[in-house]
Amino acid sequence: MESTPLSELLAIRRQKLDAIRAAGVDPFGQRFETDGTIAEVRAKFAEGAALRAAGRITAHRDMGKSQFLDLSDSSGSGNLPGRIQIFIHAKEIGDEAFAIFKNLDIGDFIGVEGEGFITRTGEPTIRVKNFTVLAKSLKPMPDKWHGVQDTEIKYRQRYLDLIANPESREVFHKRIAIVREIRRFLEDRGFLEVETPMMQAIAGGAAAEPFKTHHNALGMDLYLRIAPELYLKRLLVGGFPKVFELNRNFRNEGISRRHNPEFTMLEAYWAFADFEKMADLVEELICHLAQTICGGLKIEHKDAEDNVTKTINLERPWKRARYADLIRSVVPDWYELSPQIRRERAEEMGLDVRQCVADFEVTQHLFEKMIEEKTMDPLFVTHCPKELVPLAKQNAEDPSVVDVYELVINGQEISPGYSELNDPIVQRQRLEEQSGGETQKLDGDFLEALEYGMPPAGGIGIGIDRLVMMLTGAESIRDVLFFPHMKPRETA
RNA sequence: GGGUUGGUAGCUCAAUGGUAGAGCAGUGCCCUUUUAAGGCAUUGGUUCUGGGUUCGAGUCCCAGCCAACCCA
Repeated sequence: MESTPLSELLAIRRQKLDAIRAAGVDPFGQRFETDGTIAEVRAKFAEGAALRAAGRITAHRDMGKSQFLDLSDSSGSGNLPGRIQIFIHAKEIGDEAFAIFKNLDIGDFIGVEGEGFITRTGEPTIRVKNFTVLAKSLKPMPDKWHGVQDTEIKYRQRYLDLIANPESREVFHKRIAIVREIRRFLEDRGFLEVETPMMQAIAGGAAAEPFKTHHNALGMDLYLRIAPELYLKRLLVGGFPKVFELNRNFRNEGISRRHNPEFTMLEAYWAFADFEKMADLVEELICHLAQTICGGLKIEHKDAEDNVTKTINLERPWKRARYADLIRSVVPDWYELSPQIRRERAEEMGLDVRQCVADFEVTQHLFEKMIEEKTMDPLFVTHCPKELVPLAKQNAEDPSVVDVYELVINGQEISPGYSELNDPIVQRQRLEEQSGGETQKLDGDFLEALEYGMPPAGGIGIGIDRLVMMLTGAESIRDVLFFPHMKPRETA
């Protein structure tokens, strides 16, 4: 159903499509055997070698009888780009094929077979003997030099961003490598990857607004999980000593530079360990990722002009400091002040604490603004107030704090780690306090599981999106998600 | 939710309230080793949408949509 006439550019591409069909060639081809991805073809490249490659035409340099084109895919890395030059000449492919070739455009997928040679300018090139049309592109590609600049197009039509912007491809290749390397790291240490429910009758394990859905056959509402924690702990009860889950969580809250409604979280639990052992594990893991994927422990973030805007130093050992000591480093007598005076002092420092109801929230706001946001290099904040963390063990000497760390890097909370609370009676009390009497939010099945005995354990979470931001220098979570959430738009 | 900025050709961007332009892409011609190829010529516009002010609006005003950033 096309009521409006196609623009001239689209009409010309349709005409070429028809011309290819009229010549008896299917413009949307079939299986094509290649010598691998284009990076792999480049690795095999030798003068005189027979080569087969397939990819998208990304550049065309028309020299009259000699035609040079670039064939690309996203396989490139380092000194083996996902791009190879091909040379097409009527004498090599014949007049009939050359007439088909005239109907190709930048953006089309083709397969070629030919022979390797080096041009006068030293470029490895395939001298094409035969080519096959694999997919005609009916829409023009983005600007070859500037790529896609429009953030809306980058996010809504990520494929165009990936085609046109190598720096975006690089970020996503790093993300893929980070996730793969995390799995390998944990599996090497005996952790088992498990899958637990994403649809839960009670959305527990964190304090966040869940997405609601409905199961028709059961006639009941369900929630998309905000955390897998309570199910992973059931596995500790079930006797699995080392488990992890690396998958999506969903939170029905604001969208920002640092928040997407669905985000990827790693949670890992280690029976008989504690939060300090987990901190060591996380420190080792993140340094391993930086060294294997980012080339070292100094991570540079750059702006659009390639100027270094900040440097994050991951050199070990990472600093560890108690929450209360950090607060005292900002306001030495903070803990001697009354709640009312604390509010006043916070406001004097330019903080807006109107949203903070309880006293501990005022302190937490001070922490976030004056410490967390200013911390670039890794800092384990330990012994946080117990009100902030209802699922962790209270400290033996000071029951007002819990045996936890919050790892802050790049001004953001990257990873929490706990000595997990395994006393079912205390756990019930703490959850009841947190729910403020809304007992329907209590996960009774989880509490029952604890009553059968959960081993003391260390647990961690790592926000994978924020970790990738830190390691790749992305300033927005949207730059590390293939398809960040966007409001729907009328489509053509 | 509040504030700021932006939305112009397929893409990247211009345009004191006074005839909507450039580069790339496209089209045509020239060129047998180019690589942001080059040269000559040329096509292409509901200026996000809807109102308003004005002799005249891409530009000013109002409302809306979408996006980015900041704040909560």
